[in-house]
Amino acid sequence: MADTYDFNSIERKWQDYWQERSLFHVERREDRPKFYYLDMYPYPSGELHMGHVRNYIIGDAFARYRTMQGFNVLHPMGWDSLGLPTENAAIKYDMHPVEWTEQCVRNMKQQFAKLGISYDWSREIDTSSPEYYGWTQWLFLQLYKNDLAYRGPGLVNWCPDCQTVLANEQVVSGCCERCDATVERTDREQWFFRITDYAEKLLGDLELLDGWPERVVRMQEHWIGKSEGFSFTLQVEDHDAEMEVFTTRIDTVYGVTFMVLAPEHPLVETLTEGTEFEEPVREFCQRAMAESVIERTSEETEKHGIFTGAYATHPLTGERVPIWVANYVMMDYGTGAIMAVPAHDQRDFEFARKYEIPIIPVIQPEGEELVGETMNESYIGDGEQINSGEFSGQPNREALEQIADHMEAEDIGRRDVNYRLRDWCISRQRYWGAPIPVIYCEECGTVPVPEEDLPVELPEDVDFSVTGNAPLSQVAEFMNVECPECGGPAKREADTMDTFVYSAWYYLRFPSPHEDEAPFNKDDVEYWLPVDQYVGGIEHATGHLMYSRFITKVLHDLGWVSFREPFASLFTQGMVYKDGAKMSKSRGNVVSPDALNEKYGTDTGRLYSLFVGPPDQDTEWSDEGVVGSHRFLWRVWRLATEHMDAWDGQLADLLPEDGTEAQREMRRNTHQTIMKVSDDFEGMRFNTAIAAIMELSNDLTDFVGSMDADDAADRAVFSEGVRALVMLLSPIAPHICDELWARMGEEPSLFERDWPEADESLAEEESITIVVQINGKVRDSIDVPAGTDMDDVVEMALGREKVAKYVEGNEIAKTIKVPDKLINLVVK
RNA sequence: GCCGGAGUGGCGGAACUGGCAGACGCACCAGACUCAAAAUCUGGCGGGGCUCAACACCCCGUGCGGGUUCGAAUCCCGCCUCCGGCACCA
Repeated sequence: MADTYDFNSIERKWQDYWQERSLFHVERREDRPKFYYLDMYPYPSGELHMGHVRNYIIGDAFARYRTMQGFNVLHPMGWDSLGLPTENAAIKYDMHPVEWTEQCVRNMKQQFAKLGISYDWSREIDTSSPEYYGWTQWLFLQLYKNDLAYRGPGLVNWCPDCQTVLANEQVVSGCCERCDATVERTDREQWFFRITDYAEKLLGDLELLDGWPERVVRMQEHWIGKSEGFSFTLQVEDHDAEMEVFTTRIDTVYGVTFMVLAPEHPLVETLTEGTEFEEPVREFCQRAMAESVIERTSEETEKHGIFTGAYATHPLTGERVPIWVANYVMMDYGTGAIMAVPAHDQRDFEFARKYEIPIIPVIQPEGEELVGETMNESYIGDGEQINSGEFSGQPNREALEQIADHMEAEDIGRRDVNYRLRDWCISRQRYWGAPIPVIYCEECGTVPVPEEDLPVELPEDVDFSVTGNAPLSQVAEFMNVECPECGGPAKREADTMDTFVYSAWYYLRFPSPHEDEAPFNKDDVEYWLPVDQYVGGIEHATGHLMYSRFITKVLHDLGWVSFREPFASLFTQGMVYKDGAKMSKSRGNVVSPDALNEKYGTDTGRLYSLFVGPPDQDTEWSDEGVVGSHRFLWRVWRLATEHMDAWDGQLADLLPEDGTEAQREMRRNTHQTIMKVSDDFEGMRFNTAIAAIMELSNDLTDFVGSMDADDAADRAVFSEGVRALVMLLSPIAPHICDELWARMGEEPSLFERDWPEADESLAEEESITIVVQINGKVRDSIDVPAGTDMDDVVEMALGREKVAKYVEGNEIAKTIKVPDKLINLVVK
């Protein structure tokens, strides 16, 4: 009687074995190709559930596969422990973030160990350690010195609950992505990274990213939001002022009947000051600005505005154009001011109708005659240019170019490009972050902290309960310093950096995590980077992934790295649902890996997580399905242990040269499965790889049922299949496979063995089933030796009763022959 | 509105560039083993028709309506529904 599958002790045993032998530790080596596999690192949280864990299982299966294939695989893990998410969690559980982080990291490491994940822990990174964030401060200084970091006023997103500003990327449908509070817009001095300087490179280099999912590329493209058009300046009548506008439709410039400023626009005050319009306009603006971001940007929101009393001069016609303020113009896109062409823009149209402003069509659609007074909606299509002076009478697209040429020649404006992307606001008025390494001196102004004084350490004893002001500003010992330049009294910057700054370069730290002379060792980075496969959630499409690309490009331009893109290939895993909702602690539908381990072992959880569906698609977790995966491991266990064979010498010597039909078929299945599984692993199609492994297991069960236990050839054929099965399954369920491997008398660990190679000649089919169709409907099938001439197959088919039935009395109009697949007889 | 993705049995999902739809697994049904149950093993399992029944055979079937093709889950056109992203973007 075979032993039982005691998964708990087996898993403990092999985890110890791997750890004792430091199996997962990697170093640079030139004799193998490198492969850098990176999972997005987590921030410390109380409990991992299977929804999170699936990501790491995908990564582990793939990293193990690549290792067995002979790659030198870097597979590291770290903690995104510094920043708002951690601080909020710590506050919630009434702990200091240091304590919270320590506790979570301890827990999570243990969970990873129990899952059997092959991380090289000698490379562990903790962003809240001064060694790490000191180099993040160094990074800040590099950007500062190169004019890519600046402090300036800006309309920023303010979360009233988190009491801090948020980057645009952290605002989701007008709400804080972390706490869901409605975000407010305020004017505050903040630190920014000039990511907009890199808009063009970030956009252009998207085409280098073949290994990225289409939708992520599209999302970034849209986020950058390039639009090409024309910018020009108008003089304001009776004021020493001018206003600049941007348009994509300069061909409609003769149709301008009013101008609009955003309520926040600084010109609003200038134009109305001391006039009868001052009071009502100010009142209007205050009301408009009080509207939340959501109300303000919804298309349903009624457009409203007010006349400022001022006029601009049309640059081409010289006509007086009234200047309005309206809620539908946004300060943070373009110049915060627009030229309004009601005849050819729906928003302007609605506004003009409401306030009885003239509508002048300047583009005539073919076969129609637009009249401003009777139009029901704006016309945004192409047509013939009219009412446009010398440019009338030609197609508007041509007129557009000519008007642009003309205005450029007259020095009224220029062809211009506008981006939706905003500079990256990186300062936070919160405690748990890296202090921005800047000192304010009364004499010298803003002084960067000298590099040799880094890190600027975050003091631990700080009251960080939510206040709205940077908690560090309360800590005198921290704030008061000598100016590094003049030695006079000075104060530190009290704001800290955003979480996303640390994660924008962590992948560069893993190759040399203990480097203390530089942020990273250049040679190590050149060896390992770019990341060959990066895996994480789609929610980082426009945040973290954009920031990381930006930082890499900056470091490239400053000569620190040779590559322009950090992640060659990106894989976005799907989310796990249970009972119809996304698995999450707050919904109470989580499946804990610990409970699963206890009951079925981690190999079962790993197997099921990969079998449940394609890893890049969302999926529904089923507790019954887990049982099925567990049963399969039991079947494999019995199959291998009940017919255990240890070999003296080489298995290959015992395999039959030719063998019986059953033997040939078994070997064919074995080798076909190796091919199929290898191919599926390559595309991370673990679900179909597992299905193929299950089929091989079923085939082996059939084979062993009719095999002659005394026949050496039969036993060898069977053993070949079982050995292949165990090897193919090992990246997915490594513990049981190492145990079976060792029991078969082979040398563990499979992690160090070579991935099996298929013998293609053995995998080849001997006989093939040809489908016979009549008029495209399947009527029969014929087994023939592989490679049979299709004309012969047609002959055979015509001789068959089933086929003759349909052909008889009809004419065969056409015969379609697909070699080794099918024939289709078209009869009339 | 724009950009992605998806829609296939009771369920999760297969079907690589058009070629036997439903692999693999779950659930379910029947049988074997058992005093019994669990576990395990064997078989069945899209819908309908024909048939005493089985084998066989026939028809229908991949969100809906068209089309291309000898042949469509797959390609094209027009819709519907769901999910994700962006959105008064000038």
